[in-house]
Amino acid sequence: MEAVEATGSTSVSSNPGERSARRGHSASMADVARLAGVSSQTVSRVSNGYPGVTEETRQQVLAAMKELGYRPNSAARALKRGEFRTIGLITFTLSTTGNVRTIDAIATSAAQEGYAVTLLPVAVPTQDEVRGAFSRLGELAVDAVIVIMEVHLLDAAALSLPPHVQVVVADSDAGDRYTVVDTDQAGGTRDAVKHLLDLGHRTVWHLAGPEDSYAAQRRADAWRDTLDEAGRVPPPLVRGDWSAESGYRAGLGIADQEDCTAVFAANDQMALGLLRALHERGRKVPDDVSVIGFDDIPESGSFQPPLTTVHQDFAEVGRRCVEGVLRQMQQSTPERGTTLVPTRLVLRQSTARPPSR
Amino acid sequence: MEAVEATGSTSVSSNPGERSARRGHSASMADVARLAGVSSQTVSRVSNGYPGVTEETRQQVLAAMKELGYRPNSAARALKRGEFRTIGLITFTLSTTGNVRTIDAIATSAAQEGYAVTLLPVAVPTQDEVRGAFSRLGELAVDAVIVIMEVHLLDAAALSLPPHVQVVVADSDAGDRYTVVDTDQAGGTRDAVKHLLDLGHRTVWHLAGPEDSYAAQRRADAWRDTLDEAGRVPPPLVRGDWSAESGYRAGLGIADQEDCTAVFAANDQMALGLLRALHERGRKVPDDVSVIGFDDIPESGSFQPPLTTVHQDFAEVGRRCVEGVLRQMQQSTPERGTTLVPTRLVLRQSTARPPSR
DNA sequence: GGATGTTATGTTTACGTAAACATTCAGTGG
DNA sequence: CCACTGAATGTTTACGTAAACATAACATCC
Repeated sequence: MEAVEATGSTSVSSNPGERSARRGHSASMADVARLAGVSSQTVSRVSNGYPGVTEETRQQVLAAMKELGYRPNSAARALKRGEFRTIGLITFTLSTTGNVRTIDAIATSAAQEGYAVTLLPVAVPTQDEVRGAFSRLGELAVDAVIVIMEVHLLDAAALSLPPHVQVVVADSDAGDRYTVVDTDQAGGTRDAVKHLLDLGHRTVWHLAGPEDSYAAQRRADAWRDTLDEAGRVPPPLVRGDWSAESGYRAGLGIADQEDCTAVFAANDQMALGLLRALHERGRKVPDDVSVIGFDDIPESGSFQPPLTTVHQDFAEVGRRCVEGVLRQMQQSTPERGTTLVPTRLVLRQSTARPPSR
Repeated sequence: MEAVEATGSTSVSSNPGERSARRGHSASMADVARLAGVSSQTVSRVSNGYPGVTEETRQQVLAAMKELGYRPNSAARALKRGEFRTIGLITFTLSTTGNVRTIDAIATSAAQEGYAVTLLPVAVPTQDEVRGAFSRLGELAVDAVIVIMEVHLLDAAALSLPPHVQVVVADSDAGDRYTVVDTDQAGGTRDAVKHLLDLGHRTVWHLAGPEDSYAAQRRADAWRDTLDEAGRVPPPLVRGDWSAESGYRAGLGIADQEDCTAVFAANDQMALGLLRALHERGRKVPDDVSVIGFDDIPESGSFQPPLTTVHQDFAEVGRRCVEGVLRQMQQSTPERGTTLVPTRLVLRQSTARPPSR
């Protein structure tokens, strides 16, 4: 029965808010206006930094604000302005390497632009779940949406979006229907495979990600294309599920392939598992087998041996997502088209010339 | 010039919203009420599932809602009700292993309770930055705050929080001032160190996290205490910065210590670097040196060798954070005290009896 | 010196919702 | 059969803000 009373807080000594606020509700513009002896509109002007206020009046208002601990009520503001200055973020799980960093960048860029980011977790990656999330989102305080998700799950869902909410999709295709920002999967893959071919490997094996992943699909396609263009025969494709564990299991199989001298793993985690499998089977990396990854997770430099990999600029992806969403909001027209963020090959010690035999 | 027109969407065929909404603004209760031939209050009742509405009327209203694609305006709702049903989340970076998973769990639990989660990234971990974030937060649409952060950065900041906003702190101490949820750092450390001692190691080295980290500090303290209690002499403490790279550097030094047979690394990433350093220096794990980590990141089972480590239940931490915050909101009283989430020792292949010598 | 700006400020109103209060109407008991 | 109850519905109002529209005071120009 004393904790409820905590209104004045910092200014307890200097004659706090009186009955300014009824319960514990913070002071409103009207309260500030009363104390400063001006109209609430003037308070509004000061609050928003609008011109047409004497420096003197301004100071009085600011003083009153401070005295009462005034904070603009964002709900009222949003209601009046018709915008929330908030971006919704729809993902399955944050726990994928890329996602986190992208999200981090999104949150940071958004903050810089004065936008907040609201998380919209989707428990299970099914169309129904996604649709559910979207319709919940409809009544959510959100001006725009960034979706990090395979597009085929999105299709049905997007229909239930309120009309004025803009969308940007990361990590997917569908540039024909939405603004899409993605890492240049094909370019990165090409660099990786070419690097191995340039070293003298006859061909390159591929440890792919799960079939239902767009990124995995793209990387697999680009791998095959690059080999085709170079006139090499693609070995059978080996599948994992992104996890190090799956990389290990797949790696045990690959290790038995005598003729395999180079492997392109679709991500660093699987590369990690692969390294372990090769090590266990006595195939030396990079002397017997070269391994290259994708992502450049922070740990990859500490693998045994340090992993050559394709660096993804997740931060840039995040930034461009925000950029795209804000641009669409300004124009209040949806855009289409895909923005590709380039990758960079990071050379470490897991790739070398093939054994001379 | 065709993209702007996307209002009726799903119900294009069935005589859409007419001039119901002026521009592209979605329909309001008044619009629905008009169409259904009832008062807006009745619409409100249906919308909120309140009693006192005939099934017949209810159906009419629902039909009208569907027709117009009505979505409650959350800003107006928040303004009226005085709550946003949103929890703010303050962190530096999402990119720490633990943080992401905790945040994921927070978002999920919050969603289950009908709360949204708004991200509040703090660029640089300084008191000023944090204070800035808090005051921005003051005018943010947030009912409560979960802070994942060292408490010493929080101190000055919390003062600028609006009085009715409840706080829960994760991953820190300060149970005397806030509700705190944390992993049982001491318990996990104790288990790890005891496990090594039980195997027969004379003492255990510690590869600690950075000094400014509360978790690192706690783990280092518990390590020392456990050794003290067992009557063993703690070797000099070695510091890293959580990164695999720092673990590698520190590991090179540790590898030279002939008498070192067991190392407790404060996280799995550093353990990874340590493994690499030991490998390079020809010290076999676990034959020559046992290594144990902390966190149980998904990859740790694929290290060379698979890492014995202390599993943290980040999801549970997240869940309890939300629980705590909601409980405080209901009571509208802040609580104090710390909730510890237990850890679990995961035995893999990086620990063994010490070499017989 | 009066018409005309210009600047600082005040007043009214609307944003969409939901609580509080008002009304209507059908059924019930005395 | 009428006052009374209670359920269904309608009307009024307030939440806090800011745009739109006044007004007031004072400087400026011819």
